[in-house]
Amino acid sequence: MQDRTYTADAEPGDHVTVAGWVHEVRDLGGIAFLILRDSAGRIQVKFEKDEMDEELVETGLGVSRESVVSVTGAVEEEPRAPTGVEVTPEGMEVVAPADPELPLDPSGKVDADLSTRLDNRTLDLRKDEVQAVFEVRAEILRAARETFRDLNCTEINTPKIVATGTEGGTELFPITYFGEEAFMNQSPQLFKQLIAGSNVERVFEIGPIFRAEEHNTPRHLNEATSIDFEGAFCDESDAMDVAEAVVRSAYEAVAENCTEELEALDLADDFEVPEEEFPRLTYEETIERINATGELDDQLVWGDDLPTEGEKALGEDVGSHYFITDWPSEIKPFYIQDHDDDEQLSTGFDLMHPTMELVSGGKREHRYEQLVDGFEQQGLDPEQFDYYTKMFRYGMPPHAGFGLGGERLVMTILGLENIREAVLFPRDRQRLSP
RNA sequence: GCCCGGGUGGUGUAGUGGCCCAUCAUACGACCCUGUCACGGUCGUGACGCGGGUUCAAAUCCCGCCUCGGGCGCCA
Repeated sequence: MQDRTYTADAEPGDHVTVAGWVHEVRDLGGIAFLILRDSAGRIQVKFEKDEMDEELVETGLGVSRESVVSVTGAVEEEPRAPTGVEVTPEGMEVVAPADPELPLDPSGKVDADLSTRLDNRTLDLRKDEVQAVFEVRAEILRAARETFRDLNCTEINTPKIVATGTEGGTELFPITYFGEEAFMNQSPQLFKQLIAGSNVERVFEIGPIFRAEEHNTPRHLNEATSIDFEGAFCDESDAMDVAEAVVRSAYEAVAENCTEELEALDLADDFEVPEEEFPRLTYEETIERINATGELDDQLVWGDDLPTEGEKALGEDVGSHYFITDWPSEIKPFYIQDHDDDEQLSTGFDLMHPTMELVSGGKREHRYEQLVDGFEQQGLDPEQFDYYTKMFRYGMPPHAGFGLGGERLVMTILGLENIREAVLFPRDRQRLSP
């Protein structure tokens, strides 16, 4: 349709063909208005019954909402029209009619449950505020890529069908691979390390991860997008700097390039880019501060993982993004290195949004002997991970990195209440289609 | 995995044993209306997730199933 004009580009004096969806028909009697919507916006088409071809009027007023139509006519300046211009049609074609009864209302007059919306995503995305989420998501991913590239990282893609998991076999989706047992990968962790250990040195990946946990919360998905970084000759502090830069650049990009989307989402007035540097709290300080809030029934002691309630209480207390560093070694995975001067303390860190965990990272164990010991301590068979561990015998530099939850980033930036809203076709405990 | 709460026209809801052959909005159908912009007006169509039970009487209470949402654990 090379002769098609976007609604936003129709100027007074033009003679155009506009094509899109019928948003609404308002029939006032002698005069009627059809609002046509496309990806660029909306335009009003005017039908005057006494002055126009009868068949044309019949087509215009007989069409159902959300049908796809193309309208050819003159664009005129019209202050009474919503956008200041109006099309007087000479011809109209119903390209694809829509059933009159819609499974949800794209004009937004009546709410729909999230599950109804997800079952009918195509119609749901016809709403400005829904489309805005995915425009913002695209911008966030673009900003992340650009930041990584500025930091001299190479984008990589690692396999999603794997022979072994990252941390064991409990939370993986099993599949059959030509008669052999295989799994959907839960993280690019091991692969990105192998590449950071080549002289590519600094890598990032934005790709899917799969987790078979049967959780049912507004912040978990079984298929999610992980934004991963791994850098040779980096320590945990360098990795934290990179994580902070990526998150900050996402906020900045949204503030700069998503003005319309923020308006559609009603966030334009109070959208803020984090200004202060993200504070870095040690695990020990963290549990002390959580205990001090008095929100928890039972006080946390050294070695406890942080309960959701504690994360939220601390988030309110801190009031911004923050890091938690120096976790007890025992609650971090085997590939995280311990501090040289205290083997009870790991170099692992989390980056927290006030409402939830966004990033998990750390300095990796690059010393072969310690790595193999770590496998054994976690009850894993190092032989199964031979493809991974053997590369640590051929010159593996110290390195560090992190994984950032892509949907959680989108969700926290936009204040979405459910992570499923940040994915077009979410996979969760009970949803496998569409 | 453990725990809690829901399922009522196409969509979103009201309803807590008889006032319910079920409320309201929107959508849909018909008619009226020449400047709407959530257009307005009149009339109309349309629903109690499935199966069993309790009761004179069930949308409402009980049991099972299906299904949706949430809390925790765990995590990104």
